[in-house]
Amino acid sequence: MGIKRKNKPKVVAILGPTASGKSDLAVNLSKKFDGEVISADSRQVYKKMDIGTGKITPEEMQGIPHYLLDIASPKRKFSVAKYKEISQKKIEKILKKEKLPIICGGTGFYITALVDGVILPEVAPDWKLRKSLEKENAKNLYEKLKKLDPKRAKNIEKENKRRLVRAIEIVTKTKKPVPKVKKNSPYSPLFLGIKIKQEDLNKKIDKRLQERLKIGMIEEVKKLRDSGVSFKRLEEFGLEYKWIALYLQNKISYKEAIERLSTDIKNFSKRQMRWWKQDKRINWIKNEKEASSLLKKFLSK
RNA sequence: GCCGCGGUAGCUCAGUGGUAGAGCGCUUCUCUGAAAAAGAAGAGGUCGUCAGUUCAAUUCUGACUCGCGGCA
Repeated sequence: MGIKRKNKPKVVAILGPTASGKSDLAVNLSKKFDGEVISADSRQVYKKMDIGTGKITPEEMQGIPHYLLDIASPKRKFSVAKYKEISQKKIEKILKKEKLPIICGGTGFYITALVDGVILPEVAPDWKLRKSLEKENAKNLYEKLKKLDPKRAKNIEKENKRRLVRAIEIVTKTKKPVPKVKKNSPYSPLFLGIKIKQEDLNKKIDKRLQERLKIGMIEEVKKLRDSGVSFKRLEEFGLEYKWIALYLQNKISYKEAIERLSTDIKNFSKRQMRWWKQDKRINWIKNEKEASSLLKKFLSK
């Protein structure tokens, strides 16, 4: 474009599937390169959801500051927009201290929204409106959207009620069609992706699941329920929270819960990888050494 | 040994005289304030084996075989 612009601040993004060792890598790189960690995990933002989300413990942080953990109540709904807003502010602070922001987490959408500066329509969720819209079937919602915003209707998934509802919500609130997705990244990012053979990852997942059960994962879900988080809400969190909630309600056996949970986590890990599959910017690394040398080069540029 | 029930997709099972479906799993894909969410597409079967009836059998009949339950 020929516009002269200032250098964008450098940030690092560590991504990869669950159980791949992202948190450890983030801490170690932080120690080496004077960084601070911004978590990018849609479940670790919630308080009291520790074991099931694999949240890093204070000891494991080894004195490295971590942000975007424990910032929301599990009773309330968090969102990408909130994530983006808060995490951007934290990054500003870290940069002011002349430290390196290291974004690390398993929620691809969050990382993309933050690092690529995805501009989302400024329409907060209207839960009343959503609830009433959700009563209608997908076909009706689609027809409705078609009338309101034919362009958006053209490339939306006809069967996806959640998306249809959101699109209608945006149009009715702004009285304008749904804007095209725009990105405006304020950063210059280095993407480090951890890739592990699915077979090996599956073993790790099962091992970790057993470990979590041992240290009180069931108890954690029970406590959440006792503190007023509904079973419905717990089921919506997915994975650990969903399957254990179903077990606690006696809807399924313990054995079934663990089996289904195991395959669900493995599926989830595949989905996480799929998010980044087409992204050519990602440096897929095998170990910390590779990560270190890439980062060193990146910072010296 | 006898009686009964069953053998259909990787698993659990529907189903029909004109060569088959579901759920789950598996593979692939989408992603505009719920993203561990929400949604889409696809690949899998010589319907236990052999024979009979029939224009036609996975479906009816018989034998065999394997599994489960009961009686001896």
